[in-house]
Amino acid sequence: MKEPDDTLSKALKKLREQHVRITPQRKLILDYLMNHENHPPVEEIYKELAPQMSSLSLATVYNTLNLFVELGIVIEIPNENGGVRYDFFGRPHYHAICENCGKVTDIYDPNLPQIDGMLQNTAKKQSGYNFNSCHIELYGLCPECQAKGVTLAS
Amino acid sequence: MKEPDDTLSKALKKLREQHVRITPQRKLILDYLMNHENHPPVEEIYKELAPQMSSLSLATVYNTLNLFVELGIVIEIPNENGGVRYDFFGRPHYHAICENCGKVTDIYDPNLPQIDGMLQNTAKKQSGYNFNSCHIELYGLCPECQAKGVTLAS
DNA sequence: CACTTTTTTTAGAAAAATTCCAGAGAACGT
DNA sequence: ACGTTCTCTGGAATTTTTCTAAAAAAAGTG
Repeated sequence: MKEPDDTLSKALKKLREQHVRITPQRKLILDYLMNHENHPPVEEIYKELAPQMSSLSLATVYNTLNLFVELGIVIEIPNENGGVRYDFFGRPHYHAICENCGKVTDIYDPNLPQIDGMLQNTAKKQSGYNFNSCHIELYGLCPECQAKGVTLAS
Repeated sequence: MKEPDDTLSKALKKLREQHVRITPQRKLILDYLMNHENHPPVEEIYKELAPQMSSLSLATVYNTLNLFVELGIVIEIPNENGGVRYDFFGRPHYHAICENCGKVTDIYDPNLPQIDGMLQNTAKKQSGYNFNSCHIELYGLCPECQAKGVTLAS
């Protein structure tokens, strides 16, 4: 599912608005995240992009991802083994995560805004927080692992 | 909010059912997690418990936490800086996380089972996964940080 | 209760992940 | 185009997590 052509420019505009400089490295990483549904970990992003920009430093990938997360352009998804995967968060969605193979699948739910509202409402009453984003992960078995006959401990 | 006295024995029973051996180390860590609302990271658990059991090894804390997560007794909460915090998951709840100070507050919502059902329903139709648990995190500013006048980039 | 088997713990070493740093380079407003 | 300011690089340093082999300790057996 390739993102529409203007998704990148929209994201870049957001960067400019925040007075964040647009560098080739940032563009490259953003573009990669936008056009891959694989929810890659840091190391994979680095390995994929290093050939395209031979000077790219691993430290830059870390810096850039942390920056994008702070800006809310990208979110982190917890990984089966404590690691972190990265996900371009253009449209709100949540995640189905396979507890066996670790695959992450995006779920686009028309009811999400409403559910989000209910959650924030209760949480605000109970805790006094002011919210601005919501992450949801559902854990289970993907169809492929089900077919393999995998079952889980719990 | 101290957990009722039998919460520990219930959890221990669950361990036995899974044929997981009950060791003093596991009891200690479980007890600590149950009776602290601070959602501690690994290092903090180790530092707190080391004085109580001088032989306790950091590796054991890692092993034990990973075990508890696999068994579904404990869940991981993503931390502001990529780290992980641990949370005893006795009763289903979700989390309000402060983007400024990193505090994690538990939210007990009577509608959670219903919301959970809606999410799983849509997600199952769209992805074919079979689910068995659901994690929700709301990100925002806690009352204290609001009072301090903190505002966020995004 | 003593014995056996199997699992767990320990401690330190090893590996992996992430951050730090100082100098070189590049973006952007003027 | 210039100068200021922010960013990138590469390697070292730090932090986090896992691994390993030997010792200790659970649970099962009769």
